[in-house]
Amino acid sequence: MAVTLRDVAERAQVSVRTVSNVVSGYEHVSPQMRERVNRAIRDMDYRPNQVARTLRTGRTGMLALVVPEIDVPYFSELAREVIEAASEVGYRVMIDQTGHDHDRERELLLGNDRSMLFDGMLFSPLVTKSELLDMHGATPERPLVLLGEHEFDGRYDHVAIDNVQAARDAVGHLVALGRTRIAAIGTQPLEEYATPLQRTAGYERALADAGLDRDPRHSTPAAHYSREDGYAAMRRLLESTPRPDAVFCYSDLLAVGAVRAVFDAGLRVPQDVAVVGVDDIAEGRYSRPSLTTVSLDAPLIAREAVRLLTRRIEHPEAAAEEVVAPHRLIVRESTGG
Amino acid sequence: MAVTLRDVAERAQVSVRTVSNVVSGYEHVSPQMRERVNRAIRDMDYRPNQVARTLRTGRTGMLALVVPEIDVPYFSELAREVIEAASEVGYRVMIDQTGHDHDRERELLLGNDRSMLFDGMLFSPLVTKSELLDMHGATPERPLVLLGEHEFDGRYDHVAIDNVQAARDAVGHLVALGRTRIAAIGTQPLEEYATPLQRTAGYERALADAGLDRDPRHSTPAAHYSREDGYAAMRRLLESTPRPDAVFCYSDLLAVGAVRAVFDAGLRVPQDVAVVGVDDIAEGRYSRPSLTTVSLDAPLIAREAVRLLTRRIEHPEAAAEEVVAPHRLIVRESTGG
DNA sequence: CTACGTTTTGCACACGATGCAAACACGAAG
DNA sequence: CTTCGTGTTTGCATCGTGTGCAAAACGTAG
Repeated sequence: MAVTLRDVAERAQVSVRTVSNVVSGYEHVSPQMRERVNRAIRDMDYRPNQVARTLRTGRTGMLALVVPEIDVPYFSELAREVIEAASEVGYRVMIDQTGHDHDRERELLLGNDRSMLFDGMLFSPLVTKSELLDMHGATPERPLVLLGEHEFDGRYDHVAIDNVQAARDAVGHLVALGRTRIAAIGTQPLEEYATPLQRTAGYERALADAGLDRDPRHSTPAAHYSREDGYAAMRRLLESTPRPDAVFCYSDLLAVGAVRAVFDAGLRVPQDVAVVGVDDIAEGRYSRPSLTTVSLDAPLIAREAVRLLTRRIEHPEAAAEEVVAPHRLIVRESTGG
Repeated sequence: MAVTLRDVAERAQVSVRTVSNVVSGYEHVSPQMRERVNRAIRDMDYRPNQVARTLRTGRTGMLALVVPEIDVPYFSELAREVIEAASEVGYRVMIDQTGHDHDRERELLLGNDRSMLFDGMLFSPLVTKSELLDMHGATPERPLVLLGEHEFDGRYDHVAIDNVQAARDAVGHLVALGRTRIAAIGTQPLEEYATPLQRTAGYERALADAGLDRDPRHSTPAAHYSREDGYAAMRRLLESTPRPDAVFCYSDLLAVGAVRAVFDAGLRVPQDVAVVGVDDIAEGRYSRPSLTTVSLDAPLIAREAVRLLTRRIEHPEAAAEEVVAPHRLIVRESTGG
């Protein structure tokens, strides 16, 4: 059996209350008493039972991070930063995956509850239907911070990205290079997810700004933002005539797949097809060619997310806050940088 | 305040105990009573308090996964599989990072304790000093499963990799291609970690088997198994004479950096330098050239690790079990495949 | 010696659920 | 009609900590 407060008190010949006072740093404790208790604590290797403490105080010191898949580089890089940022303010992080499954997403959102083993949830949603959030989302009992979208009109704590502008920057760069047949990879075939909708809007806006026609066959769906989907999408694009001379991919992973498809078709990046992605994952810095991308500053997103969530936990009734994380275009070899 | 068992009991006009029986699926409950209680549960949206349950039962339903860095693809791919495997047997996973810091590693190992918010720990150690483990490691109070090494003589539950053989397979492949100046990237400069020592042993053994001389300048250290370190190490190797015509990298990430360095030096992979890695991360399947590697079967490692840990949690006194995960060489473009 | 402020203690209770064993109901067997 | 047994329901204690309150013990200054 583990050592308890009571055991320590017995050994140090003091009351349980005093031991508790020492452990929790109560100020009116004489130095010699503190020393005596601390010695007993060391001798017995006492460690407070986190579960009992949680039951009493209502705080677990744990945050939940929910992402589609942890092995997608953008999410694993984000997770790294979240764990570090949380650690700095005394929280640990449990991670769950939705696996692109709407039911699972709903289920996890439902499980965001102070009765669980975490104090609040960082949620990177696929489906951002407001009804779902309104039903099961943030209440004082369910601290929740949303990541990555940009359409919640101040009702939820939220670290957003200006997806429209990010897409415009990326496509604007391709335009500036003189490319005229600029395709997009990453629209969603059936469901209407916010991120791809916004990036599509930015893409179309940038084309319009440049006075370029939009060829509908150049807007290519990709279900999972994976290398596989990027590869398959690019193959389809390369079969279309006229062939695109540039591609805006909605994620770096799509771009990695697209680049590979271009070379497998006997063409070159950037000479025949320029490629730009979004996320600035480490992989894109060492790939050949290295990847031009829109960098999203994952460390900042993570820090802000943790800040918003801990604030929400401590002040359940505070007004919702929305942070828009900055982004910037990083030009590398895949567009001739 | 949240709805408790007591509230439900009051509403359903039964004892707290009966509600508990219904919730936990006790069999001797009459259908009408069950219905009555379930109705109250639905009406009040009751959800069991996981923390209180844990205090009473001693089970949190949470596992800890400790890795150096979660954004290293091998670990994020492993984490994905661990989370899935754990989920299948009713566990969730919290993740912590040691960040290559020995003190942090020791601290986390110390924190592996049933008083914490998890039931056991999956630990992927850098330092595998037996003394450390013997002091703070696995006891019935501290369920622990080690990942990735192969030198614990049956004292700990352990999912191992045959690192020596894996290295021999990789280097043997380079030998079979006719390469004669085969370098290695990934030895450890100062500390004596088990994994690199074993891979170095396999490397040297393979050279000896082939009757090739080992040039000490061709054994190149890399502190962190990162793309950066792989790049830097390869640059150093390319300056040596005679220049190596093949490189065995102790991780795919090192290999990615090494490949890039070869091309930046105006040479080609595999023509001038063949490159083989270890891990079989997704990145290597789409890189140019795609990466020959030793695949480690992360799903199997994860499943076995979770199986061992849950077994240890349920049977604290069981004999330690060691599983050796299989590996196989996958030949791709970086060695001419 | 008294008065007052500081430490320390004891006690009861709360947090929410569950293990244990006793109590209860009810039909069947004697 | 009692007894037994099976099946159902309940009361109580407990898991380990934290907290509020009141009182006791202690030390110091007046």
